[in-house]
Amino acid sequence: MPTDRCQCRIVHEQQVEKARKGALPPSEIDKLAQFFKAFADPTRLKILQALHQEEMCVCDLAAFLGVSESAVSHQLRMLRQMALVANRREGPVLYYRLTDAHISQLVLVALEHIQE
Amino acid sequence: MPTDRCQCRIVHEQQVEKARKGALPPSEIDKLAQFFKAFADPTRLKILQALHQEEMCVCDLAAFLGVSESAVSHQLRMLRQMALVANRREGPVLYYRLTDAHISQLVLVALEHIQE
DNA sequence: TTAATATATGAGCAGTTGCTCAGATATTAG
DNA sequence: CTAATATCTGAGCAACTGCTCATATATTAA
Repeated sequence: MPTDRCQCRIVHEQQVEKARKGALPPSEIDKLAQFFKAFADPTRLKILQALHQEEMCVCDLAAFLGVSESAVSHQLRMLRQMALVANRREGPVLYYRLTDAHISQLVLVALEHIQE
Repeated sequence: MPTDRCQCRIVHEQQVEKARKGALPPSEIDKLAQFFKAFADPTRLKILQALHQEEMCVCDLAAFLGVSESAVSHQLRMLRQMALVANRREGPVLYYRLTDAHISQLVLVALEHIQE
């Protein structure tokens, strides 16, 4: 048993119970955390913000971000797996876009918050 | 020079330029990423969601989450530093609350998204 | 077919993160 | 004062992350 585990006799049961009742199911929490993780990195955030304006190829994104194409590609894979971006092939070039325009709504809400 | 750096001659200058113009300043991007990071962990997400309903002490949060008080305290420190939560002392007990009720708006927007 | 381009991918590594443990601090009771 | 409770904090560690490098795949041109 951990030494720092709560030993108070009054663990306000009502409040804990209320929190339990209002809690989201664990699977939803994990999905949400995963979702937010996509926005929790400067590189990915820049990618998402750039794609909000216009579709771009890997090459252009790399130039825009000033990082290697490999790095961009790895991040795009993650964003693809989370279904936040999709691509379209034109010859050898893959153009990426946001799958959902209202993804950027989230960025806007957050932006409002930090600018207060 | 990295071996995987873009060697295409046509780095669509217009699109890159457009992305550059529309980009948020780096400091804003970093702040945003930092902000999203607070939501990108299941434990913190549960804390934020619980506090949205009602203020709680560290002890109760630990009981609710099923983790050590130390772990909760560490996370609360981070959330405090990001000004997402604040506390109120009542004797030896610290009650934590969200600093801004519309923090949970962000969670709701995200929730809508993942449930589509 | 071969060569060139554009992108993807796996391994590996340094930096970060979220926890535990041990101990420190703050408040209250006696 | 001492003891007990509630919380905080630093160190350390395993797991995770975001990158680089080397290589693989896909498409097109010759």
